[in-house]
Amino acid sequence: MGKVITICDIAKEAGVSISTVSRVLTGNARVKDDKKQRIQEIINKYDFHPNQLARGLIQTKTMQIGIITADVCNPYYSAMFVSCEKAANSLGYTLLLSDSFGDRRKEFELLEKMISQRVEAIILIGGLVDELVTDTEFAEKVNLVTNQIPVIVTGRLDGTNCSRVNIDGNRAMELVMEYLISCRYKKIAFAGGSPTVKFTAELRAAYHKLLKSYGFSYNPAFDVPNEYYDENGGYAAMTQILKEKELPDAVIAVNDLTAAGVMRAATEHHLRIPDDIGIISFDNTYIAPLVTPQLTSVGYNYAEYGETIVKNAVAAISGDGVPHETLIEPVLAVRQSCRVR
Amino acid sequence: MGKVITICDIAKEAGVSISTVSRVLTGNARVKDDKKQRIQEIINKYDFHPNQLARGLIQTKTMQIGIITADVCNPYYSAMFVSCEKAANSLGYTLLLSDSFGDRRKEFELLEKMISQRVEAIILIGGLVDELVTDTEFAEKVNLVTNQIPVIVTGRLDGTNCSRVNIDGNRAMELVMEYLISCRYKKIAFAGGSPTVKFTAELRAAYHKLLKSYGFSYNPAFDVPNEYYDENGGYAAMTQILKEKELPDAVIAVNDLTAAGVMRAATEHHLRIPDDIGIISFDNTYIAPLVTPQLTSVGYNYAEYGETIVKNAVAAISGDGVPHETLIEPVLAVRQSCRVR
DNA sequence: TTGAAAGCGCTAACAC
DNA sequence: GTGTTAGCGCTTTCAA
Repeated sequence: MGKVITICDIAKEAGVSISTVSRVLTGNARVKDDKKQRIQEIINKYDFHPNQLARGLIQTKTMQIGIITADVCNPYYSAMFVSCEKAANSLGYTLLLSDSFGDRRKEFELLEKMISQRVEAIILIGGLVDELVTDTEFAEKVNLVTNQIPVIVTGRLDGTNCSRVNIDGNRAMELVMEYLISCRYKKIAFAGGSPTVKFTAELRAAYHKLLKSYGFSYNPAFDVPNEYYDENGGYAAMTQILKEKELPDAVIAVNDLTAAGVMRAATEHHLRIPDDIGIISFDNTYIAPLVTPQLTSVGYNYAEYGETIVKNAVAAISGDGVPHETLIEPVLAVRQSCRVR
Repeated sequence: MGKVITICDIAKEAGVSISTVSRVLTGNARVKDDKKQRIQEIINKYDFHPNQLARGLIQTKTMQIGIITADVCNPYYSAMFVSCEKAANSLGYTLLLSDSFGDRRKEFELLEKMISQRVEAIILIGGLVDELVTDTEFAEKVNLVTNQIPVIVTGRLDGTNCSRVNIDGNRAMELVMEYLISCRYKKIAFAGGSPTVKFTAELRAAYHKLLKSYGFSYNPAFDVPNEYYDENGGYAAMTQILKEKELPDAVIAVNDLTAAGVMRAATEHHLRIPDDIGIISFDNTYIAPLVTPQLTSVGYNYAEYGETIVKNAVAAISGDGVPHETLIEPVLAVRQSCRVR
């Protein structure tokens, strides 16, 4: 590899001091035009870009925000990351992404690593923040972090004062139930999701509440959790439901991947979707239109979601007040997995 | 935000010099046990982590590798990113991800940004490196970069001496054709993909060659490119094919997303998969088992793929020789979208 | 408008 | 084993 050039090399070649070069780099002070131009030419010639490490060291402004997700392979997380990335970029920030892969230890480590990399804020999406019962050790760790930089979370994190941005789970379930009922479904099951996950628990609670308020009886056999939020989890949950003598006429899946598994199990059981059974789910990721029939799903405005998170992060960096919790409105995307009303 | 503590604060509180603290931080020299312990306690108490910017500034070892992909929302890219991330982490490196979103300008900018962030190598996956005809301006830019740090690419980049890691496209198409023929398919179409993309061009060339070698005639109406590698692209390509009087009995889709679109078009045309028409595709991403029927697809060992890329990057960082091009063996994943042989 | 110099937080010689 | 000191590459006073 060739020698890495520095501001000194540029200064030497231009016959000026490094401060002058620095001035044209930052644009923070006036430099005589001819000098400026000469310097700029040399900069271009070498394709020189100032060392951000050195800059960050002085300014304590790295313009980097860390983001920790569970697994970007999951379409929900990749959608979240990309929307945050776009929002961050438009504000001049760069995102530093790491996956925790559901590894508790790794979440702790990543926090430390990001702190030492001097990101200016950390965004936590998925993982320990999703837990219904906060991991107190993790909350303590996060408190240590918030001592230095702001932390924005989705989910919750009791015992910390992180700013939170969340989906209105109650409203999401309302949209689902309203829609199913308008399609004349009467025996509505709920498949997948872990009772230890806050958002899922919120959905389940709303499911129970709405069932009651619509005058339907609650059938525990139609309410099947599953810890895996993927196709297999959905398949397993639905297989369980299909053992019943009396089957539901609609299934709410905890997310799109789960719905895909539910659909497979239903199809293998020779149920036609949506005539024999309606399927609906949450997240409206890009896989919803991929399955057959295309999946009706309650989603969110991801662009707005990411933007809100990043805006809160940047506001917190600037020391501005940030809402303790912001709720994102869910939106129903109607496709073909429920019968026409 | 509370004051960010430094090695000086730790040294002061421990009543030692900063070098002693540095020594326990790095572990590069012996420190008397009792002192070491006292220092460690203070470090823990404040949850202190040394500023990596300062470290990187001295050592020119940031332990960061940049990776530029087209769009992590795409399952192929997210799979690649995650496998690279795992490989990098296990070697002590952190990955710095940015998406170019198919924006040429952005690719140039990201290169510069990563250089200035002092990543030790850059991995390019998707985007301009995928072009059949290399963007010479981009190649020049990359040459400027390789002057400073190694660049590893998938695809190609003529006019540079970047190390390349690629899938053996010819072999991938061989696997597909062999399999289709073993399933007694005779009229084989190829749907989707842009002629300007190197890997796609490679697949198409192999498709033509193999058609001939199997004694099939080439029907241009069965060979329909589409610039969008998504469901819509597949749907459009298949719709085109379905206008013919004589239909194919099998369709090779350029990737899984395209296959999903092909499947939808086929189903809407009342063709049963796999009895009336077999579908097969490339990449074997996690969406292949999601669609109905589950998609037979030629994939790659992503773990190996990412590992090879990262290993080459790290070897190049260390100044070791790195193979100019490494080919990854494709693997057929048989599911239900082709009839049983 | 410019240059000299201090210093961001840390590591690594170099002395002791 | 430990402290002192010189930088890493840059920005930013402070003088001139």
